[in-house]
Amino acid sequence: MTQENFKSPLLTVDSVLFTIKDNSLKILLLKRKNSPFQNSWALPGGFIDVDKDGSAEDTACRKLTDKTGVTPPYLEQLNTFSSKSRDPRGWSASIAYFALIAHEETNLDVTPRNDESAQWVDVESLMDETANYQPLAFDHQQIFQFALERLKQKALYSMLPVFCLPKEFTLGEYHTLIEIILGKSIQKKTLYRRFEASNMFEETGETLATGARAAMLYRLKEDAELVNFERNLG
Amino acid sequence: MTQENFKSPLLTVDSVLFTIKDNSLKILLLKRKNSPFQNSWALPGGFIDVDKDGSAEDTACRKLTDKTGVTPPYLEQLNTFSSKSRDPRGWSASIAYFALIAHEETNLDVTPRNDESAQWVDVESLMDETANYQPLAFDHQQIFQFALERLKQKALYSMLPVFCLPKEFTLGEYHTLIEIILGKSIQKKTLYRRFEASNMFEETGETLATGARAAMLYRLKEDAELVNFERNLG
DNA sequence: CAAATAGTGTCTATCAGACAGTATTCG
DNA sequence: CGAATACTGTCTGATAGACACTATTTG
Repeated sequence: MTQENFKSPLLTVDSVLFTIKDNSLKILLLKRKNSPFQNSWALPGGFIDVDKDGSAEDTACRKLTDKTGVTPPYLEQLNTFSSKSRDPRGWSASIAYFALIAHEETNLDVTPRNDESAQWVDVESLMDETANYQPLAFDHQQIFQFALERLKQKALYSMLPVFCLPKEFTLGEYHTLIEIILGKSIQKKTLYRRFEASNMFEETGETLATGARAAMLYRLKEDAELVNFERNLG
Repeated sequence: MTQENFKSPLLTVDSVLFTIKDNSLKILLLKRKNSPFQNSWALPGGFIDVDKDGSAEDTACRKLTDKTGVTPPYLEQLNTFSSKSRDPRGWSASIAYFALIAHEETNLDVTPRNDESAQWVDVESLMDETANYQPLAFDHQQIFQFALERLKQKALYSMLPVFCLPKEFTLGEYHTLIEIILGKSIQKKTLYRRFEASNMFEETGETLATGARAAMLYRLKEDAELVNFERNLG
């Protein structure tokens, strides 16, 4: 029995790219130009190009770089969503990726597109069924929710969310970020302890003043490995 | 731009099915009957049948049920492995699943196949490069190692490994299982505390005697949900 | 009673949570 | 100096690790 006996499913790649902007968590959405789901908002992604892409991760990276102008500092595979009904064109599978970036590092701020084809969309507005709500294309709502759960889970036991922040950032910014992701308040002391224990960061020597006492700026160490902790936050 | 512009990658499903047998952790391997990798050992899996399978999980389940006679009590998606080079027939992706079962519940013990086409293979022997070692087909070694890491990780913070045990089991059996998976000794007390705290199990009323004092037998409660703990083991 | 296996009591170590205290900067 | 923001000291509470203790069964 060989693959010639089988109709081939469609295979695509989609990514959920998170950032923190204007004190809220957002993901990148694109307006679809083509059928199916023409003019609906959708996750960045598309078909694998077997000539260009060595792997599905290459496809994810290529699509994200196309849209943002930069390669996200964090990208991991999320899950593959497959079914006979998720795409009206037939049996299909989408290999979904989960990525983080600082919006300041992308070109989406400096060149806001006139046609509004790409937007950072507030995660809260996507969760709120009662809002002025347009459903996302395909099963992208489900993929987004899966990604959000993963981000929340990892925020409990790793330093991963720092990849939503720009290259230089303060402990206060990190604290705010974690509280936004988890949707509840977390003791500063707890985060500061973990931040130090991770040994992933170094002081830049610069400080950032926003009102009163200036906060120390930190950056990732060159050789930093992402640290996981043995316990979860509350 | 539509999918007609793209050559379609091959899409398969493969599963890593773990069990505990003869005091060691084993996975199910099948001897390939066809090219490529004819006569090599491989993970159970194959092409998606878009007529039979509603989703990739259906494919995984169908293949495992074919081989073992039963549906595994635990099945989750692991990761999708894709590249232009993992299959000599061309660009391919395999959606890999991770499953657990008690070998006693399968028909592989009662009807050992004469042709030796299906075998429980010791995980240690697969890790040991120096042993009389035949490489697995495709990138199945890599998939297996990914699955083993996941199992070890989940053993640290959840009760998941119980699905390697038969429907009725003792705390001693659970203790032995965890020590085999983690490859190190764990305090009985710690596991017993978690076992109780999980509230997932109930006494059967029966006991099992193997030498001296008889051990209480436990089974999963009907409505039991898999519990995750806030801290990792050692 | 000795040996073997099952299961418990209890102390310590670690780290998250709570929260008050000190430090720095601006007006 | 007071207000605002940044950061630290230190106590409490929860739970994993260590390990000695008790319980049950067989011979």
